[in-house]
Amino acid sequence: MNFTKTTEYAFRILSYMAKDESHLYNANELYENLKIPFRYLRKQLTLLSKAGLLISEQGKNGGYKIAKDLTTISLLDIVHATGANISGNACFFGFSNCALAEKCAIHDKWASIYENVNNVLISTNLAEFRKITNHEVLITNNKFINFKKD
Amino acid sequence: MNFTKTTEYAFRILSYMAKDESHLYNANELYENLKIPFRYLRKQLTLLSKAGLLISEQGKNGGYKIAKDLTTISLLDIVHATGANISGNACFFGFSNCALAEKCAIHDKWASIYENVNNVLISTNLAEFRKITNHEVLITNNKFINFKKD
DNA sequence: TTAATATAATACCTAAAGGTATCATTTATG
DNA sequence: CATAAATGATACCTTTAGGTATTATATTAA
Repeated sequence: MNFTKTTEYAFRILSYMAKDESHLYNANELYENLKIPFRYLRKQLTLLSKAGLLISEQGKNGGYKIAKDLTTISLLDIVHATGANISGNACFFGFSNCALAEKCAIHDKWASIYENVNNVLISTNLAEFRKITNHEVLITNNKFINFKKD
Repeated sequence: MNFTKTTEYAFRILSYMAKDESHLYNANELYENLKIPFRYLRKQLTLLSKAGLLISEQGKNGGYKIAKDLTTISLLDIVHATGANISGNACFFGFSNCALAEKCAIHDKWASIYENVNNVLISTNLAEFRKITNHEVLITNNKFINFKKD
């Protein structure tokens, strides 16, 4: 179970865009509000578009909006879109036949955690984020504070 | 919440050594059984020694054993020893004042997961691993299959 | 029809994690 | 004492995630 920074960015982007699903957000606007390094943000936006989570409109006055009904996009979908692998029920310790007859010492405990995480990711969809007003971003320990625009 | 490969290795090493707490394990023996790249394994063993989780004996017939009573070493101790940061109750999305008045949409859900993980790590100590017989290691998708000894 | 402003594509750079190589040091034992 | 067999220290290499730079393409509107 490993959530990368890129996955966190994707969560941040989509939860922000869920505030107004019909609005066309451009990279500048997202950058101003989300403080994700500008060029990396742009790259992620095109990837999220390719993954089918966003629709992009090119050209002047272009931008992005969420591609589907908010209720149909779960956090797990976002995790998958960013390529992060929430690795099944593999043994926490890397022991091979743990899942079988002989379980490792914390196998059951860990399995329950995993299920817990999975449930939250599956059962939480973007519609829940419509109500959020708090999108202030903390920028501590980011070496790339001086990321700037084009 | 990010468990690195190095942390997994440390879990694997210590849970294996917990089978016989008085036995002095040398790097070769651990390597044969745990299939961790030999030189990296050795590096980790010295780090775990410096961290106070292992006692090392140098020279011929030297090796390592667990430094303290098994009941006093929790999985969280191991996580900390490997430098992995189980990052407190920071917002899952990186929003700044999430923990305060205005919570993000999954703050409570995530906090409960976090607490769950934390509880397991704190409440599980190495003594639980005495009973394990299953330490077969699966070596799939390891690019360094041909790691060899000195 | 051209300039401005947006995204797309692609190649490249950087930092950190993971892994390797080399040499030094310690200790048991012949 | 010399040698073998273990760990310690340190420097370096490789892979990958994260981030940057450049050029191309699409769209609007003066």
